[in-house]
Amino acid sequence: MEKKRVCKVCGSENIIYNPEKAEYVCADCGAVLEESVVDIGQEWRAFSSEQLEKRARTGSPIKITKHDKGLGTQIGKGLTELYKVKPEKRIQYYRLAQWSKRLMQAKERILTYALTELERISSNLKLPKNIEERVASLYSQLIEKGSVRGRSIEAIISALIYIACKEEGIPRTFDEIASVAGTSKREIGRAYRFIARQLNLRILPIKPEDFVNRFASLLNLSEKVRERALNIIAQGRKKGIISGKGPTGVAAAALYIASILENEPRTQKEIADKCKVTEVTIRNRYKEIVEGLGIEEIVAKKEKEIEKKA
DNA sequence: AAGACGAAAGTGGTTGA
DNA sequence: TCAACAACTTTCGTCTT
Repeated sequence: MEKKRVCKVCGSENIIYNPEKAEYVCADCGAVLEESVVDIGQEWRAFSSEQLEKRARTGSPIKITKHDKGLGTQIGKGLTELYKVKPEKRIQYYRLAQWSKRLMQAKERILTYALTELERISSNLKLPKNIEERVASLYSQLIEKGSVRGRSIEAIISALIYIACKEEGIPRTFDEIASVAGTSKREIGRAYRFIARQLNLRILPIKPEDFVNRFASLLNLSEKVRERALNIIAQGRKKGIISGKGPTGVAAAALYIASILENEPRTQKEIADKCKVTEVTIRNRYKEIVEGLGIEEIVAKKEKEIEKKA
């Protein structure tokens, strides 16, 4: 008998086994549940910017392009420093020290705010903790570079969440993030492109497969339907009918078809609502896939069977 | 009345000259 | 930088059960 597993992050009982990586994954939020799995992320959590600074044992790599080689220093921390300077230069030095202090305080405030914002969005979206850590780490990298000035913190954090989720293979859409982040999809998109350039991240397109787990769980569809949908997408890719299409639309349509084939039908509307795509898009993808794979008759037959039962 | 279908017009983003 | 373009959405009327 299989042990009942509950997600530690969101409490969902919807746990799937991923044989490829030999780990259990929550279908709702994507959290990895096995302790035996080696975690290559940081083992600490930053609750404040102070902790973030203290606990981070490494900074970002030193680059010549940085104004201060990445090793920021505050000028004149204590009074003792002041007396090392020639008397006639003291006033000037004092002013410099004040400026330096203010700059540090500003950085500090921003970091604290950014981290609470991150915490808020993350818990709203039920994201696993490793995502939060990754975002915090990326954000501090950006701060070091001094490249977040004059940009909305919400947008930057949102974009980092988008990036981290994508890296983990549990992507969220701009829309999903925007709905809880207090910024527009547009802003997040702009921040995303900017950050990708800053951090030299390669931008890979999202795979429809990555959405299948979450959508299937949202729709209360069984394991069978999930696998069937993945299969449909794989076949569709071979035929070259899904490239260039929106990944959420493809995932939604694949689940629609799979739900019919596995006798667990869902209406287009139901799927459209949960997957945040329109019925029209589902229909378009549905048509393309069914025709592309040459399974029109099989699907039509199944649909009739289902109607009879009803 | 509910669900599926698809035409037409509009939106936001990418691409290529 | 701008226009063409594909994907997707919104809206709405039609058909079927």
